[in-house]
Formats: sequence, structure tokens, C-alpha cells
Amino acid sequence: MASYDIAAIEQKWQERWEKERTFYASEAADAPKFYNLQMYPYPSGELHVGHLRNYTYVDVLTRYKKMRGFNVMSPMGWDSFGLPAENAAIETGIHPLTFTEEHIVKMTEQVRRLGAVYDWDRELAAHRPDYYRWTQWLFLQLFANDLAYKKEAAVNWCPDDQTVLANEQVVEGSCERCGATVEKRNLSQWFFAITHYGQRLLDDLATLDDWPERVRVMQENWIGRSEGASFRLPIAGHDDKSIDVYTTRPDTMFGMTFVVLAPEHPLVAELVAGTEYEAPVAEFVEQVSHETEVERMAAEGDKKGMSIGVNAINPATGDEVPIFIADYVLLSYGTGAIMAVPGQDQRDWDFAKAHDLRIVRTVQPPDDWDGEAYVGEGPAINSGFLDGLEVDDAKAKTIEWLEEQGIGEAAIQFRLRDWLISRQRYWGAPIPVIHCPDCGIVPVPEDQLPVLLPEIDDYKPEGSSPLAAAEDFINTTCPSCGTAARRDPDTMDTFVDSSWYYLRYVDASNDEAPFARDKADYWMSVDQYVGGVEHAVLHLLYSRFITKVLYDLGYVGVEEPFRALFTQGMIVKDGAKMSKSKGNVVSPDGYYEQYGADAMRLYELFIGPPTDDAVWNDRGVEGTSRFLDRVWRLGDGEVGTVSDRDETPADVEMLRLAHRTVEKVTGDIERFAFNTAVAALMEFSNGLGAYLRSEAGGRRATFDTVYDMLLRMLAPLAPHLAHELWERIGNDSMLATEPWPEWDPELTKLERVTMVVQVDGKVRDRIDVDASITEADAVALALTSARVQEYTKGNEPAKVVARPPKIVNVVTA
RNA sequence: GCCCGGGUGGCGGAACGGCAGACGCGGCGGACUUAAAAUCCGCUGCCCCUCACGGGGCGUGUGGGUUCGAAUCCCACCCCGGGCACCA
Repeated sequence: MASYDIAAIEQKWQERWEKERTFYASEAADAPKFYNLQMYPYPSGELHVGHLRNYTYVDVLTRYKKMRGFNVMSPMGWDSFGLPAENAAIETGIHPLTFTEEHIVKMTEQVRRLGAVYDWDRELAAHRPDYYRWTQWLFLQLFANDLAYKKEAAVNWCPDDQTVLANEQVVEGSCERCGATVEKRNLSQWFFAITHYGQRLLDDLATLDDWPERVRVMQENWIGRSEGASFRLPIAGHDDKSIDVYTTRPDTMFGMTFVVLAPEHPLVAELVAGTEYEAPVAEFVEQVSHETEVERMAAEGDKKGMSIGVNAINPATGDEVPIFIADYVLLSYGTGAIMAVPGQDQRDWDFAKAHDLRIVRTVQPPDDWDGEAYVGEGPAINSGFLDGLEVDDAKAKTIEWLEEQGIGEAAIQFRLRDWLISRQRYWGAPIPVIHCPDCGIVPVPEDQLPVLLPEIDDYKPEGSSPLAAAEDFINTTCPSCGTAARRDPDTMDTFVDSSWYYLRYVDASNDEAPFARDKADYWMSVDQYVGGVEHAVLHLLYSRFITKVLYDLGYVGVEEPFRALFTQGMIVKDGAKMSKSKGNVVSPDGYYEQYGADAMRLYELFIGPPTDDAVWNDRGVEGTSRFLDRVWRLGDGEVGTVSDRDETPADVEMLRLAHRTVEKVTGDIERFAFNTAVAALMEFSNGLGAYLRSEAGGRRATFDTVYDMLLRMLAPLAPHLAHELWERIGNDSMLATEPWPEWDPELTKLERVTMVVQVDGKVRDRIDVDASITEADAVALALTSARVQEYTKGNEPAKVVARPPKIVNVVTA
């Protein structure tokens, strides 16, 4: 138990930081800017120790960078639109607005309690009209530039949440939020044309060298660029029609023994019309359309399909090949049709086997090949003018040939789909368009924003947006022609809100524009972004896209929003991520009461490597609390003795330890190795304790110097205690605004070191030597070691490897 | 299937190719105390020899390799986590 009043100290300093506006940012500051940002949280009203890890990292960085002389901007806001508030409203009858605002108050309190400091002048919340007004403005910008469009398409439908979802929100066929199996429905929905930016989103990943490799790879996979060729296949007996196919393996064209269309492909119905295939094909299509994504994936290997009784012509061989429909070909990718080459594609192989179709190999497999489809490298065979060419050359030559024939060309495909942003839910930003029977889709004029979300009584989604039933809202007049018209009843995906909030922070109270260009120029890009890896694709990809759009439109001067990204791991308890539903949530409140915010913070930092998931240990906070108590006692003169004696080597050693610790902690914080930074400080304080308790005790001047350094280093990590101690030992200044300590390279060098002596790689002796020992002296010393001679048995060593002053290895054989 | 990470004491984890296990948790022993808490000190990878002082062997998922020297680099494999996936 601490002998000091933790609660009083915490309150005192939290009030002072706020009152003195210590951590508020200004564009006018005469220092380099540092935009420090954490992913703004959903106001769930309940912060657990897993969340606090993230808050602690960001706060440490804010405080550290400030001490390093940066003009730090660290804002806070709320991702406050979205389903939980609405679902709670349905259950409890509490209005989402009340629910949300109450949670924001509660969470603000919890965040302050940790001692986390933000520039609250910039606070924003997605659900407030002064914010979503500009989310709507953003929509209009995209609409005006043909990047937002409404289209009927087969979309993901979550039956539980009663709304559509973006592709990114479907994980293995299930709703990312609620886990329900997602269905496909043909609906008219709003999309953002993120595919227009596919290539740039991919290319610019290379510029993000302060992003985790993992995240870049995930985005790369998601964008899914592939190179190949597209070409047209003639259809026997239908000279007016052809099938467009896309392939990444044009070199295998001679091996195309059949063609497969997606069942929903528009050509299918045309080709079978009036034939005996019409009815069975219709039945097959009907059947497939009822399958969910999950069922379709579960059928992998089991290639379901049927012939449609029409042949296509392989342009390379001139042969007629049968056309099939099969559910393994997706209408949504490429052209919805493939040339099937069973010899080089396992799926085609499986299908060919199931339907007894011809297989022709066009790449020579290795001699020991005993597999089925061969997808590797090798010379072309059975391929006419391609024979003998390796895969890459054969691809190029085929494309050349397709172009000469005028039937095809090189082509690039992306897996990335346009971003579906409309939602049939209440608690979101209304889509600012009006549907006019005469003029069609008309954007709400900018000066009429925001389109306010109306108060309604029934939030329950019934397959269409609850707003559709709000007569006063939905009925309006066309801004263009004045006739009676209807507002769009849908709201925007909350990922639209979060795709630009970091730009609003730079000028959060602007009511003329979302933000001023000069402020964006000053603050952007975000220098350090911190958040969970679960947003690797969703939020981070959308934000990159929106920033690029705004760059193209001249609103910002940077193409990438987040210069450096840090993704922290989760905190795990009982083998699972902390969540209410798992019932394993650890609240910080008990720890705050018993040990205080600083001990909590230090354990959050110490718990493990910040990028990794970490297991919560109930005793951990006790450990860091013990450390803080020791620091307190050291400062309070309760440990050992201190006197004004003359300097001894022990004092110099103490000073050296302090300097080495500054070097270590600085480096560790810079590279986000907070766990080892805390460990180094513990070692330092252990050393300081031993020094004071030694027979000679501590020397006043030395102690004052090193304790000053200790407090400065603790200032970002355990700020309340560090500030209080700083004041207690007689400083007038606010520690937060003091400079970070420097280290003297002369003092971080070791003078005496333990040199390890090995014989044949095994440690046989340790000798205390001067750090500047020469190689010759090191070798000589090693060879005279009695322990070494024991092992060399007087024989001349075969070889001696010396790396003074660290190690000498005597090799006997 | 392809692409990333990662396997180190009882636990969380340290470790520029150079003393494996820093720091902390837990455990054991001791000091202080009437007692307890708190605090402080010592020990704490496994096995073996020794009354002891000491000393030896084995140890970073498994098997090979490179090197004077490998947790670290290379190859193969096993296991765990993550991403993509009937994507043509």
C-alpha cells in the first residue's frame, strides 16, 4: 500500500493539465508538428483493460513527443453512429441519442481517469449534426464526381441486422457484426466507386514504409490485382454473339476443352431460349440463386453444373467446345465466364472429371509429376505456335496473337468491389439525395445540409429503412423542379463517418467547411496512427480511398492519411478476447481504487510486446504498483542514506547506469517497445536503491541528478506520480513541459566489462577487463586462464577468435 | 492451396550471430514484527556429482546445415495464430 494519497494526486494533476491546457495544440506553435491519433472509439460506455492499452500507448506518445519538443495534436472523438445504440433502443426504449450522449459522458470520465490527455477543443462525434453535415457533404462530393452511384446488384444481406453490408463486412459468409449467415439479395443500393482507385490504393502501399508489413499485405490481398488477358469466344450457330472471358493464363488457351458461364450470366437465358435446355437450365439457376455464400463454399470440390447444349469455338485450335454453367464461376468476378483448361487448373480438372470432359495438358509437368492439374512452370506442349515456350513468354505471345486476331487484349482484374455504403437502419447519417419522379436522383443542395435525422418512434428494421415510414422526413419537394418528391430513406455505413474524421480534427469547429485547406496542410498526414489490426482492411482502406478522392478534388495536399501506423494487440483473458458476451471483461475500476491510474498504465505497458496479444494477469498491476512505491520512497528519502560526501567510483557507476537507461528507454519508446522501457526503468530504480543502501550511501549531487532523470523518464509513463514527485523535490515547473533527458555517449560506454572466455564454444571462464582491452591482451589473458588451460590440457590451441572486450573463443581442434 | 506472423523456465516475456532466461508474476528461505500486512535481503530452467565449497551434462517446437560460436542465418518438417481463397 502506498503511503501517499493516490486519488488526491491524480485528481490534482488531471485538473492542472486541463486547467493549464497543457496538451492543447495550436497551429501557431513554433515547433515541428506531431499529429498523434488513436482510432476513435465507439462509445460503448464501458472501457475495459483491453481498450486502455490502446489509450495508454497513445497518451505515452503524446507526452513523450511533447517533451521532445514537438507541437503535438492528440484529439479525441466518438464513432457514435451505428447499430448498438439502435439495438439498445429497440430493446429498452431509450432513444439512441440519449443512450449515445450518456455513454460519451461516461467514457470521457473513464479516459480522464487514466490520466490520458487530449485536445478536447477538437472533440467530435459522428452522430452530431455539426459533424454528419460534412459526412453528407462528402457524399455529395463523390456524387458530383461520379464516384457515388445507385445501382441494383446482388448484395450481401444480413437477416438479423436487417440491412445490407459491404463486402468487407462479410467474413466467411457471415455478418462481421452479428455472425448471422449473409444472404444474397438483388437490391438497388448506393455504392462508392473505390474500384476506380484500386491501382492507386495498391501502388501507394509501397510508400507506407511505417506501416506493418502485415497490414499492407492484407490490403494487397484484398485489392487482389491480377494480370492476364480477356478475349471473345465465338459461339457455334450464334454468329451475332460471343462470350467474353478473362484468364490469367492465356498461354494455356490450346488446352481449353470447355467453357463455363456463371449461372446468372445474361447470355445463358438467351442461348437456351426455345431449346430443350430452357427449363432445366432455369431450374438450375433458380436452385443456385438460393444458395448462400456459405453453402456455395461448402460445396468446394463438388463441381455442380450442366451443359446448355451450345458450343463455343476455341479460337486457338478452331475446335468446338461445349458450354456449361456451373456455380463455381461467379458473375461478380471478371466477365462471369471462363475458358476451362482442366490440364492447368484444378477446379476445371475436377469439373472435367465429374462431367467426363476432355483434358489436354499444355504445360509439360516435371517427370516425377503425379498430380492432377499442373499449375507450375514448364515448356508449352500441344500448343501449336507456343510449343517450347516457357509460361511467361507463352503468355506474352498469346496476348500478341489475340491482338493480331482482333479478338482480345491484355487485361487487369481486381478482386476489390465497389463499396456499398447504404444501410437500411436508423442510426446513421441520412443519404442527402432526393428522388424526384421527374428529375430522378437529385442531390440535396449544399446549403440545405445537414439533412437532419428525424426523431422517430419505431427503429425496428423491417427490411427497409425505418426512415421510410417517417412521413415528415421522407416527403419533400424536388430542389430542382419543385414537385413532390421523396428523400432517400437509407443512412450511410458508419465506415463513411470514420473515413474522414481525422481531417475534421484539424479544424473541428469550422462551420463553413469540413475543414480549412491550410489547417489540413499544416497537420496532415497523421504522424502516428494507433489502433487495432481488425481495421486493417475496412477502415484503413476506406480512409485511404477518401483521402485520395479529396486530394484529387483539391481539399487536401496529401494522398495518404496515415504516415505511420501502429497496430496493437488485444488483451486476452481465459483464452479469449475480452468481450461482454464472453463474460471475461476486466474493468479498470478496482485497480484504479487500489493501485491508481499510474500502476494501471505501467502494467498495460509492461504486459508484453505491444504488437502481440497479451494475457491479463490479475497480479500484474500489483507488481507495477510496487515499483512505483519504491520510486516514491526513493524520492522521499526513505531508502538508504544520502550525504554530501566526495565522489567515488560508485557514484560514477550510478551516473553511468542513469545515462544508459535514458539511452535504452528513449530507443524503446521510439520503437514502441514499451514493455522493455518499463523493465529498464525497474532495473534503474533497483540499482538506485542498492546504491543508496550501500555502506557509503548515496552522494547528494549524484542522487539529485539521476533522480531528476528518472522522473523525466517516468513523466509520460506514470505521469501523476512523476509530476507529484517532481514538485515535492522542489521544482516549480510543470514536468510535462520539461525536456526529455539527454544521455552522454561518453557515460553510456562501459568501463569495465565481463569478458567471456570459451573453449570450443563453451563458456569456461569470465574475466573482468577494461572495456578498451586490445585483441592481443584479450587473447593473452584468455590463454593464461587456469580454467582454460584445464580444458586445453596444455596443447597449443588450433585457433583463437577474439571479439574484445566481449568474448574470446579458444578452439582446440 | 497460397501469403504473412509465431513456438524460449511454473506463467507473461528479455536477448546487435557472442554469458540464454533481463524485468515482472508466482514459489521457497530469511530479516523486521508479540503477530500479521507492508517492506527489505537471498534463492528459484531441468538433470547429475558433492556434507559443503564447487563442478559437470542437457537445454530456445523437431531434424539437418552454415559458423570458432546459432534462440538468432539457411533447408526440410511439425504445431499455433492471422490474411486471401471455386477470384479464373
